[in-house]
Amino acid sequence: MEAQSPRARRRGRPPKCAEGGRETRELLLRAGLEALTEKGFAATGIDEVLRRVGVPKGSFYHYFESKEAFGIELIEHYGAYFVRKLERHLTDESLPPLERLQAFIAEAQAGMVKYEYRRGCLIGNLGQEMGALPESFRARLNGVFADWQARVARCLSEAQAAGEISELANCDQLAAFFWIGWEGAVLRSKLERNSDALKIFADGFLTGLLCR
Amino acid sequence: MEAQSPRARRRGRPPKCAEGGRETRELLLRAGLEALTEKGFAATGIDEVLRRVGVPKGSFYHYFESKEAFGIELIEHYGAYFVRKLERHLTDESLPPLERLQAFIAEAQAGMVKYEYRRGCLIGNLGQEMGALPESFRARLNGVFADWQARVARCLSEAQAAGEISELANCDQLAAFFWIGWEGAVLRSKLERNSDALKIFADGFLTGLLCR
DNA sequence: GAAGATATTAGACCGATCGTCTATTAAATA
DNA sequence: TATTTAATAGACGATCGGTCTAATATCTTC
Repeated sequence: MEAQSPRARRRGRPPKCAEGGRETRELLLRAGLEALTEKGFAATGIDEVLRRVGVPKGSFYHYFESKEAFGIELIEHYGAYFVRKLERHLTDESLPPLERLQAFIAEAQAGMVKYEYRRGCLIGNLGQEMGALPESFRARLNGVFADWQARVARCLSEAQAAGEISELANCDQLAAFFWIGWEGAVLRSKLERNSDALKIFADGFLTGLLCR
Repeated sequence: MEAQSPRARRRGRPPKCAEGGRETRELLLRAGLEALTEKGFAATGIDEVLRRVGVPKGSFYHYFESKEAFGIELIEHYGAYFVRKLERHLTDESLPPLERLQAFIAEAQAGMVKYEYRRGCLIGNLGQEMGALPESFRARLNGVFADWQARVARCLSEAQAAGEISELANCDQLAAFFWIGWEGAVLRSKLERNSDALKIFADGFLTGLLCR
């Protein structure tokens, strides 16, 4: 007895290598991301995040000023992570522009399947919760959407230049349309626990692109 | 002193007419709807709902078995309320089918404006929160979507019969597409506090309808 | 119209959560 | 080695959410 978990019962700064490489701060962000994409901000407690990682509470407020600050950082973190994923596809010169977008959609779909439709989009989740969130979140969330949208718009412009879609199409508007609908599709997909909504939206969007 | 609020300090069943006509239960549902469309389920406390109506806590558990039961009832309540709104437009024989849908969209948009984009769609809100909600909610939420979707599909079929949209269109799929995207638009609209997303989605959807 | 039965309210209660604070100890520094 | 700094441990108070028990007005019935 007295054993407890390996970390328990021992206060103070831990041995350097005990962390196994990954920093505690990173672990907290990762666990927070998982929790928030599943359950949102309000429904996720700090304690729960800490428990997942096996870190005691005291540490949290060493790394983050407050839950709000933690949330803000998660938004940036996730936004940037998603931009990388997006750009990896959208700038893939080996494919024609429209197929790049399709490749991104396919990966995003696979991501939903991977977590059995339990996790959604952090930005969408928090947007829905906005009514109960610190106002400081609003601008960041909008900023992330604006960024994502601009990148899709650029890709659509390239599709236009390549003659894949009509000269008449308004790429900015179409990109906005894409993200509006995609977030809706993620939401439904999470609710129904299948890919139907993702497929229906992706199909409909691409069909709509071609006949303008 | 000793005055307090008119209701305070007096336990037991209150005088009959004190209610002013509206039943307490109705008031709770109404206030709950407001709160949940703004902030979601998890972020809304019973206390807060009660405070809005000026009813003490004890009453709540007389009318509802639990917060969960309250939520379920709100879903039904809201689902039915929305079906009435939807049907009022979709069965309006004085307009051609497609314009009926547009009329519904216009009213829904006006609703968002009316509450300054603070309130969203209860069903969408709860869907997003599903990860933190009682499983019992899932089936109900899906049921409501299925209902709404079937009604829009019927309207689209009528549009098809009237020659407003192509014979080739798959009305069920289009109706699904509509609700997927509309929920996304409401979310964005709430986040950005303007109608841009609603307009972009509605325009894009209708344009897409016509060129199939 | 008195005596239960029922509907409805008042608010105590317990547990969870948030953010803070102090104590403790490993590492870095000089 | 002595001192400072980084990081963790976990108790604590305040608040709040959800549930439950007690109290009381009205209804019912004879």
